[in-house]
Amino acid sequence: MTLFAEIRETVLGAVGALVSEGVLPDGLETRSITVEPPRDRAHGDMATNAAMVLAKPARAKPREIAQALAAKLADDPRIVSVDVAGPGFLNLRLSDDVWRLVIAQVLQEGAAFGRSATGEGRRVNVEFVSANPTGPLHVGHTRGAVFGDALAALLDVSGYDVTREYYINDGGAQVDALARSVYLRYLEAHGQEVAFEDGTYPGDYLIEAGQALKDKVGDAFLGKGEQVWLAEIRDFATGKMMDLIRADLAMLGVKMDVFYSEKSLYGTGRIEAAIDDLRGKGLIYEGVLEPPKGKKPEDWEPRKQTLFKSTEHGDDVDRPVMKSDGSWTYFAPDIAYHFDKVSRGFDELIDVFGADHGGYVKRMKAAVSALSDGRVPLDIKLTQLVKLKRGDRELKMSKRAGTFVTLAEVVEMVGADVTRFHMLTRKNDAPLDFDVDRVREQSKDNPVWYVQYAHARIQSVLRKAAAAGMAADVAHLGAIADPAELALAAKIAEYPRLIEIAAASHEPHRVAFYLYDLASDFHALWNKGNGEAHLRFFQEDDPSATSGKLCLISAVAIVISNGLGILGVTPVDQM
RNA sequence: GCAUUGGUAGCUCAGUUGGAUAGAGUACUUGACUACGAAUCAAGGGGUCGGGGGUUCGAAUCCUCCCCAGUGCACCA
Repeated sequence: MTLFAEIRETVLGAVGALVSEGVLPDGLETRSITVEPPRDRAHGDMATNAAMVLAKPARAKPREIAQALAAKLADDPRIVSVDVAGPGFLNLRLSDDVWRLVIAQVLQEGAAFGRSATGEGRRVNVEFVSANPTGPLHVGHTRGAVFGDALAALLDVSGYDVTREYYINDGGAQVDALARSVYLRYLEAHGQEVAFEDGTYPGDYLIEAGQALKDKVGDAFLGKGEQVWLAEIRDFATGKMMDLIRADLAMLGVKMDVFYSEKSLYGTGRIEAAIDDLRGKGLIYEGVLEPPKGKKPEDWEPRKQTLFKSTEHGDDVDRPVMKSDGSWTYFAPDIAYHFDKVSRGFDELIDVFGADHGGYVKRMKAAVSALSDGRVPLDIKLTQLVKLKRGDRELKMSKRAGTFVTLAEVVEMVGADVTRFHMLTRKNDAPLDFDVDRVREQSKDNPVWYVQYAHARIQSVLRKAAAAGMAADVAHLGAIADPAELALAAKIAEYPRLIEIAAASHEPHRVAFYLYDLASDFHALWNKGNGEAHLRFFQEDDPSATSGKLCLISAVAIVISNGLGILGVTPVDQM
C-alpha cells in the first residue's frame, strides 16, 4: 500500500468514527474520497476532499464536516497538523519521521521499491510492433516497440503476469510480394538483370536473402514458374525477415515472449472455429453493406458478403469477414487471433497500433467483446507518427524512394537508451519530434542526460564518501531535517503512487516525466548546498550527518534506477 | 459525410482521471563557481486551456453543438 493509500485509510477511519458517533449518517459513499499531494506544497503534504464529497449526501456544510474530521485526524501520531482550507479541503501536514521512514523503506526494498500487487497476478497480453515481415523495422515501429515494452514492464512491476507478443502477418498478399522480390534478388545472384515492378520490394536488404536462397537451392528455381517456388520462397523469406526483425528488437533491448504466426491460423480450422463462435452468438449473417456516404469508392457496387454484426458491440457498421468469392478478408484471421488470445486465458488484452490503424479500433474491440462475452477488456493504444529530424531539417520518409530510416540506423546514431527514453517523453497519442542531434546533446535540453546526470552525481558523492570511510546508515536519518531535504523525500514518496496511476492508465510516459521532476528537485537541492553548506550531502567533518544525508540521495538514485528500469534505460554511474 | 486522435505560454509539451491562484522545458532578461561534478541552480515577465452552451460545491478534465489539424474509411493487410 502506498503512503497515500495508508493516509486515506486513516481518513476513512475518521469518517467511520463520526458515523458511529452519529455526527454523520450511515451508509455514505466513500469511494470518491481521495488523498493526494496538493498542487501547491505550501498547502501541506497531503490533501483530502473528504468533507466536500460527503457534504451533499450527509446534508451538512463541507466546512463543518471538515472541522469534525480535522479533530479526529489530529489524534494520529503521523499527522502534525490539519487545516481546513478553501471550500472544504483538509490539508494535512505529516511528521518529519513519516518521510524519514519512506527513505528507510526505499533503502530496504531497493529494486523492489515501487512494485505493487495491484495487478493481482492477472494475466495480460501486450501485443506490439507486429510489423509485416517484409523488411527491417523503421522509426515508426521503434516508437511502438519502446512504448509496448515499457508498458509491459510497467504492468509487470504492478503485479500483472505479462506476455509480450508479436503477431506475424505472414498470411497475406504482402508476403507473396516479398517472395517475388526475393526471387528477383535470387535471379540477380545468378547474374541476371532484373527489374522491380510495382508491388515488389526493391530495398537492398533483400540482396542478402537472394544470395542465401541461391546458396540453399542452387539453380533449382531458375526459369521456373511461380507455382514451383512461391510457397517455399515465402517461408524462406519471411524466416529471413523475422531474423532481421528479431535482431532489430534485440538492439533496442526488446524481448518478445511469443511470436504468433498468422499463417498458422489458415488450414487448421481455427479461423472457422472463431467465426463459428460468433455465428453461434447470432452475429454472423449474409448481407450487403451500404456504400460509405460522402466519399464513395469509384468501383463500388452492391455485393453480398459474410458480415460480422460488430454494431451489436459498439462498432459503427458491420464488417465483412468473407469476400464475395468465398475467401477470408484480412479481418477474419485477426478475429481468430484474438479468439486465440481469449482462449489462452488472458484476463486483459492490450494492442499497440500505429495511429494509421485507428480506424480499426472499434471493430477489434467489438470482436473481443463478442468472443469473450464482454469478459476480457481490450485496450488499444495508438502511437502517433515520429517526425525524424536533424536540426531544422526533417528526414523525410518514403518507402517508394527507399529513404526510410531504420530502427538500426537510429540506434546506431544515438544509442538504445537515448532512443528509448526520448520515445517516452511524449504521450503515446501525441506526435513526436525526434531530433537526432538534439537527443545527443549533453544538457538539460535533453531529459535523458538530465536524469542520468542526477544519478551520476549521486554516485559521485557516494564514491567520495566511501573514500572517506562513510556510507549511508539509517541510524542517522535524523540528519534529514531541512525542509528542502524533507521535500525531496516527499517527492520520493510519490513514486509508488505514480507507478500505480501510470499502470492503471497504461501510460508509461508518466514515469519519464516523474523522473525528470525528481532529477530537477535533486539538482535544486544540490545547488542549495552551494549557498548553505549544511545542505551538502558530504560533510567532511560530520560522519553521522553525512551517513544520514547519504540515505536520502541513495534513495533518489534507487528510484531513478527503478524508474529507468521500467523504461528499459540503464542508469549510469559516471558520465 | 462518418469515425478517430489532437488543439493548453512566442515554440515543444505535461496536467496526479472532477479539485484550491493551470505547470515544466525552450526562448528572452538578470544573477550564483577559492564550491559534494556549473553537463547545474535561482529570480522575472508571458494564458479568453480552440469557441459557445450544459452538468455541480468546483471543469483544461464529463455531456452537447460548432471551428481547425493529423489519420482511417466495402471484396487491400
